[in-house]
Amino acid sequence: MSPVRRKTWLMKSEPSAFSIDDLARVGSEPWNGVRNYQARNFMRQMQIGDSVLFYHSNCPRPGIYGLAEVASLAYPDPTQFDPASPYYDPKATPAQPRWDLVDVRYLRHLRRPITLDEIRRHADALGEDFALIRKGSRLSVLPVSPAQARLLLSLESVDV
DNA sequence: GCCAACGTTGGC
DNA sequence: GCCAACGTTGGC
Repeated sequence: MSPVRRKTWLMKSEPSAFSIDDLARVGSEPWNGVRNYQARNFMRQMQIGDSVLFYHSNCPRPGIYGLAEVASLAYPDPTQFDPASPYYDPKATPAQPRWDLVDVRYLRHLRRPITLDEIRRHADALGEDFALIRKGSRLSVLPVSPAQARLLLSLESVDV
């Protein structure tokens, strides 16, 4: 039997809406509000126990701030059915849901944030397929290869 | 199927 | 707050 290989993903959140501190407080959180098909399809590929790099976007120091893990398989995002929610989608019905989410569980904060600026300095090693720093990419859920994850996490122990 | 208009993302 | 880049919508 081949061992289960945990995949790594990067998930963006605006800290003013939901930060790594918020995740630490609640422990586990349904990752609602993703309304992009590519991001949704990545969540559908996730397995319980996969690693998540928690990225803060649209803030003074964008970057990776913590580690989390996937705590559920993908299931319909309930906010799509709620007319009072900003994520309401009138074209979605419980019989025919359009958007999924996964639960994400807090693991730990990084010793220090790995900033976007620092990540960019390793663009060559990370490669063309790393969507986070691909020009114009706004994908909020994206896969991270084992080599990319190793590199990113190794930066944590580099003192600055 | 084309494409202009619009809304959103997210760095700066 | 600005704006480049992108995805979606809808008229035709």
